[in-house]
Amino acid sequence: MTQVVVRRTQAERSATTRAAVLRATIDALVELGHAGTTTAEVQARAGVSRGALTHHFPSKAALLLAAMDVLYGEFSTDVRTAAADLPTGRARLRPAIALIWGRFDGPLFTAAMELWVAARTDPELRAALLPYERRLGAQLRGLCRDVLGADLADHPRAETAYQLLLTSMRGQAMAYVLQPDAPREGPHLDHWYAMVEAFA
Amino acid sequence: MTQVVVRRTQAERSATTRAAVLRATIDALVELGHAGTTTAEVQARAGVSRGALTHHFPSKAALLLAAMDVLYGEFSTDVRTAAADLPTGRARLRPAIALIWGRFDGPLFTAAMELWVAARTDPELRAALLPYERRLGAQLRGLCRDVLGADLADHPRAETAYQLLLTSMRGQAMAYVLQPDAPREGPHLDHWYAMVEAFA
DNA sequence: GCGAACAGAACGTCCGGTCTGTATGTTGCG
DNA sequence: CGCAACATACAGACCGGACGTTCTGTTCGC
Repeated sequence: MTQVVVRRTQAERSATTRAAVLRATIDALVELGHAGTTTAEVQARAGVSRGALTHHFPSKAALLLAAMDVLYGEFSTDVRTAAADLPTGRARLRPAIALIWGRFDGPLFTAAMELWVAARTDPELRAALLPYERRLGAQLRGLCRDVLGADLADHPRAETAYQLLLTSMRGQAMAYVLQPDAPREGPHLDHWYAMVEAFA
Repeated sequence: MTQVVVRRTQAERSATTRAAVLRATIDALVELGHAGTTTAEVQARAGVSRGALTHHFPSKAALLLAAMDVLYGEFSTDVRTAAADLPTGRARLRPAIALIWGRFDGPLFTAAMELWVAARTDPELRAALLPYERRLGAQLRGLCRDVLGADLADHPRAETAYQLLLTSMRGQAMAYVLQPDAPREGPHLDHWYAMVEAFA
């Protein structure tokens, strides 16, 4: 019965528990919503004590802001790496639309939406959320430009296609939120494809 | 100092307080969100006692369900009366789109969205919300059919236009939720108009 | 030893639900 | 018609639980 003492630096210890807590927070947001994401729930999911949680995040607001940071961070890396392996030319369009839709269809969007709605009536959260949302909007616009082709991006009607595409995807994602088990094989991709083609 | 005793029937008394409570509930949903809509807040806004509230709505769930009922009821009457005074022919299209957008741009949508998101992680609320949402969807589809013209409605690409229009409007309304004071004079109406025309 | 990482008890607040008591309509019976 | 019995509308105190925060004590790396 030799107790193996794993010796870790303070920075390592801090980083692991911090990451575990933030992961637990995001998971709780997805599964239980903003109302169900209590500090007790987070600490239970992360397997840390009350003291550990409050040590890293002195208030719940700090916790949510930090979670928001990693949330949008993951969004950004997803967006950046997404456009890497795509075909070129006209064949690019269809998988590209599916790829952008992938940014909206998943737990990350769900968690972000919970924070989004909560931020409406929480000034502190709202003030913190707006710049992130602005940055993400710019990134998505860049992704669309890359993905839909530069020729399309400079077309005057491209702005119409871009706005319609993103707002429609957000609206569709909202609809799916209430029906998490509904089949995702709807005709949306066809509709978006037809729309973008019509405006190209 | 003659005390004028306004003699009201039980039904009248019941109806007025019930209406006041439900109105206060919807207002609180809009101004404070689902989390801020506490029973104490509602009774304060409605100017009723705790007893009065619990007498009419034995649980908070019952209160929210009843509020949801009047909420979707107002939506429905709005939709029905909306299509009444519209021009005919081609001139119908532009004001029609603005009219449909009017269903999404306002406090009613905000309150419904709060319930919508809360319903995601609240099985009881979710079960109650789904049929309402289905009915509203059917009504909006009927409104679009009336408003975009029967010729358009039978066009095979009309389904695409319809889906894009409603999802895009929902997505745009979500974006405005975080910026309640932003100018509503964006180019969305032009985009939607162009899209519907392209698919007609 | 000194500070950071963590553990866990304790506290004050708020919220939803319940309970008892009172006033005001409504109804049935003579 | 008149009054008693009843039902409904409302008032407000009370309770148990949950939540976020604060506090004190302990371990561990430097």
